[in-house]
Amino acid sequence: MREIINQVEEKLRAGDSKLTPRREHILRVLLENKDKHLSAEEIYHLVKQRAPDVGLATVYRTLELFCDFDIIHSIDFGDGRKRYEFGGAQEKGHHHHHLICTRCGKITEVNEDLLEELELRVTKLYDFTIVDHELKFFGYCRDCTAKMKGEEGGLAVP
Amino acid sequence: MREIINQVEEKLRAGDSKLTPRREHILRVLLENKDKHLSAEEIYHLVKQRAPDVGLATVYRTLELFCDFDIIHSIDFGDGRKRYEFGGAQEKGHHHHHLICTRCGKITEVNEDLLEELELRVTKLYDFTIVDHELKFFGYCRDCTAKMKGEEGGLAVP
DNA sequence: CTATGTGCAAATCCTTTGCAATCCA
DNA sequence: TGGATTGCAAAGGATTTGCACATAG
Repeated sequence: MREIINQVEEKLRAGDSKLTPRREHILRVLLENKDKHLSAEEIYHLVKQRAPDVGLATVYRTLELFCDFDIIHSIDFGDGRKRYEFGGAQEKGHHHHHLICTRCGKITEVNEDLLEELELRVTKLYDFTIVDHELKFFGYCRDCTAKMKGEEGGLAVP
Repeated sequence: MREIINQVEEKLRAGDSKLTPRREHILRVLLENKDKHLSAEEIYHLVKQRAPDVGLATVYRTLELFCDFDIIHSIDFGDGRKRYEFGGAQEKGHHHHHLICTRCGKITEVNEDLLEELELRVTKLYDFTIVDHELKFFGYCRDCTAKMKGEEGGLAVP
């Protein structure tokens, strides 16, 4: 933890920015919730517990800063707000995918990539230089699949 | 074209909705711009050329309706607005991916799926019932890759 | 001292909603 | 006629911005 924070501090300093106390709080919240896919608002509330006078704008500005420095990256699960994950988009090997249950909203991470073949193909066929990718599966998680079996013969159409 | 419109009309009628003149205009714009990934606002302007008194709200409501009926589906390229493609999300075999150039914004479609293996794996390992997926590659298109080679030794960091 | 960071409130952008008018079966 | 559809304006929610103050090197 300490170590990661120091790395971030260095990274920021290299770009003429500082890891201020406010920003460190935000970073810590992100680090302590690596698995949570927090939104800006959620981060704001968590930070507020430690630094009650922080402003929402600062959270947004800091998140943007961290994204620019490739310290975090944002994902969009289609619910109208961005969510943030620690780890840069460009970092080699960080890739994982997301399973999004459209019934209960649960997000599960898939820690396999398996996209090399496809990437190779895209690179060749389209002359496209791939920097990052984002793969989301929409459907029903285990629990919801089970529950739905119990409700069989339900409603049709919208 | 005519045929597709009829199919849509039927689909809607089956769900107690109608293909009103307004909605047909919107549908036509979508059909005539299959490859364009239009936003609601863009659709609105195109429809306005034919039916000047259409309202933006109607466009939004119609798009939502079409999505509900799986006539179209929306995609999010991360630019803060939804975009719409003709064709339902659940339709078997419609799947294609998108290449998003983060320099010039160009969107290219990749008409290969190649995700079966991964889907199978996800289904088994996570007990997740996959209904749809969305895969986006971010990077640089051919033109931008070329242009960037000419600007070598450019600026670093943000 | 000067640049950077920050809180607050106002502004923006996309999208949704309330409501009265309109349309069509 | 009565429920569905629509336009307009207002509301909403997430994010950004302007500005004056605070802070740090």
